[in-house]
Amino acid sequence: MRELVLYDTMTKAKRAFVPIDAKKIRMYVCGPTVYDFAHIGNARPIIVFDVLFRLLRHLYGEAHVTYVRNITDIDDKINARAAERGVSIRTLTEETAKQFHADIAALGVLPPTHEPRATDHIAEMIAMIERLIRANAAYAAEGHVLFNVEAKADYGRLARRSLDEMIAGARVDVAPFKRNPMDFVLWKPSDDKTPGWESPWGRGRPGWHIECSAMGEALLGETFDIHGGGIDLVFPHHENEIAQSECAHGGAPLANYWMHNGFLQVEGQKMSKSLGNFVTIHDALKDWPGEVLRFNMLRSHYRQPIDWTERGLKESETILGRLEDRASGAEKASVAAPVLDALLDDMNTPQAIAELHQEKDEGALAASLAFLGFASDKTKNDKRLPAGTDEAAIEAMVAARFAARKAKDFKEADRLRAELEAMGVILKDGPEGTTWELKR
RNA sequence: GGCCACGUGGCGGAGUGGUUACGCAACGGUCUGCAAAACCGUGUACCCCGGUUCAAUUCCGGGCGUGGCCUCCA
Repeated sequence: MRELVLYDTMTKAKRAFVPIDAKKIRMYVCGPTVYDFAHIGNARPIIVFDVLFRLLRHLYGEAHVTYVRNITDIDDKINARAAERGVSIRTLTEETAKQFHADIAALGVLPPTHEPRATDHIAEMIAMIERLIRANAAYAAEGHVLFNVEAKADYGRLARRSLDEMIAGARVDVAPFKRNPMDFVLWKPSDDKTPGWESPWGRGRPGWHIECSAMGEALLGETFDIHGGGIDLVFPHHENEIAQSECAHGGAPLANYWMHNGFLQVEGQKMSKSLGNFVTIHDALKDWPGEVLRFNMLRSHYRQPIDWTERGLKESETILGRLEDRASGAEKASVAAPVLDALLDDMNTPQAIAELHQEKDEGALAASLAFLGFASDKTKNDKRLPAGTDEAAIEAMVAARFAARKAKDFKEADRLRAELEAMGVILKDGPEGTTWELKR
């Protein structure tokens, strides 16, 4: 078997994956901020890193891979939404997290090993901030605590930007208490109406980046193998995570491999609420089986941009349906070697899918589909029947037509077929009888 | 303005310094009471302009286009 090769954003190159400890593979992926329905763009890293999680478990054994994906449940967008709705942030985040879990489960995503919530780790964040102050990498000013980017000689390395460039490019007014314009907030004060926690710097709340540093350290240690997320997180979030963690850890690297998935557009345009093309996972699941959404996502390489289109989804449904048809009923064998090889090459899922088409052995095909997270043949007839019909009624009509056809009453048979077609049901006559499925 | 990605046949989408990607759709055929499905067959692409090379879609430079990011807050 070939070795696993991953593209590392830090070095901008594919590198052989060498684990720190093959018995303890550790991966951290930035999870959602839970204040509203997750959209289809949020689903991309969830699905992409789910494939990586499955691959790592396959290579190193299920017991030897730890996958942490956090839930951000303290954030100013959360505060604003909770205040708007007049509920506590806990109520809002619990509700949203629950919805998130339901959505991604439908996408065939395995639960991560740990799913820490920021508010459960405030103490660790405060402790880390204190360490940063002691290490002269952070300072308190006017109720805030700021990270001093000058404490990190290679700040900007991940994003490949120098401090000078960033300062020159800054478009926003700089808070007067900052020592360097690029200094970022570790802790900020909360007024009486804003959620807050007691700290050495008064009642306040954490900045955005510190939670991932604190939770990563708590669950995975100072240095772990893989850190992942969307490419939009490279700067500032991951850059700042690195700065915080490495300064708190005496320079030990935060992660050995940095992986970022590409962005997603909808029908050729950027997804935004104002354009009205904002697709939530929840809404997409009303129109398509979760497996089709997953397949559509994996038809593009994770680092490539992806254009999310109706046409593409239809095509995905057709392709996946055919693959699952071929695999259905087969005893699962082992994952096809070419499929695995494609995944080992920086998770080349389009190549893996191409290999699926070439796979002649149905057992290997079934196993490969399952390995990629397509666990069933539920894609078709996903119980999304037209309003006012039910499965029993359709079955009865199908049977009636079959009888008519057998009696060579083709006129009646065609009439029934036309009627079924009007309901969106397509018939398939085979030697064993007639099967049906829903057309789209 | 700065930094960074991407641009492949009707569509989706890998990959490669010189050989068929693959799939969807389309078209032709087999099969079928008629269909659908399935199966067989057909198609020859790499944004533009230079450069390097015996040879570039594939390496280098420039251009154009699309997208992402550019401290807290937005």
